[in-house]
Amino acid sequence: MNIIEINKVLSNKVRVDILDWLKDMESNFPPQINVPDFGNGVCVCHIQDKTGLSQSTVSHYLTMMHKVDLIIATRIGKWTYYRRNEKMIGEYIDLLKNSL
Amino acid sequence: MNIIEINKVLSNKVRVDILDWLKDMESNFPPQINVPDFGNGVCVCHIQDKTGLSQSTVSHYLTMMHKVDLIIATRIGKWTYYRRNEKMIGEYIDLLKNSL
DNA sequence: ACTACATATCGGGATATATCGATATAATAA
DNA sequence: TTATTATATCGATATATCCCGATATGTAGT
Repeated sequence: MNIIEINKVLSNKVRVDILDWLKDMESNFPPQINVPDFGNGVCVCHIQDKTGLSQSTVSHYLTMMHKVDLIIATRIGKWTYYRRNEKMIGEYIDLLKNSL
Repeated sequence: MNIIEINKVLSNKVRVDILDWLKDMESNFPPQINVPDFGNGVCVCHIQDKTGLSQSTVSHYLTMMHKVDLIIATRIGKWTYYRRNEKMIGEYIDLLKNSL
């Protein structure tokens, strides 16, 4: 885990917002396409709608967040579902608490 | 307190290192100039020496860190001494814990 | 006032990030 | 196979950050 790289990812309001929205997927996003519930996360298109940014930008943001393990990706059919990686987020906060 | 702005400041290894060095000023820096102890912090020149970066860059970094209240500045004579703002650092971690 | 020194600010070139539209890839449907 | 759809990647431009040297500001000593 690289704190500096995670901090870079968290230096953008939209990316922090996405992480926050994923805390309560049921209230922040419409019902899923193709899957019965939010067990695997939220698809990119719904996250895109909520941000108002372009598809490529949101995909890029999610890829960044995934690269530093803040979120988990699951591909089902045409869709990629993203959800929070609570273990990693917790470890990041603990490490920050100790190293800061 | 703006989490995004603080995260930007903490997206650079040198700035995070400075914050870390200031946790134990006695072991990380030579004796102070002009003041008997580290009560007011460490002067810019000693921080500059330890980073190996230019004076202007280090001054700029310290100003950034000061603007988001991660450190406290005290001017004594020609020198500016910087020390950690433990209250703010603690509040930042708490806010991060709740908002992330 | 003049000099010396510590720090802050300015201006700039190199590098990185933000964000878009266009294109590629991958999966499904017809 | 072809068309459609979801997502990822590419290429480009605008903006921001990194980091320097030069200059300005503030303080103290002579």
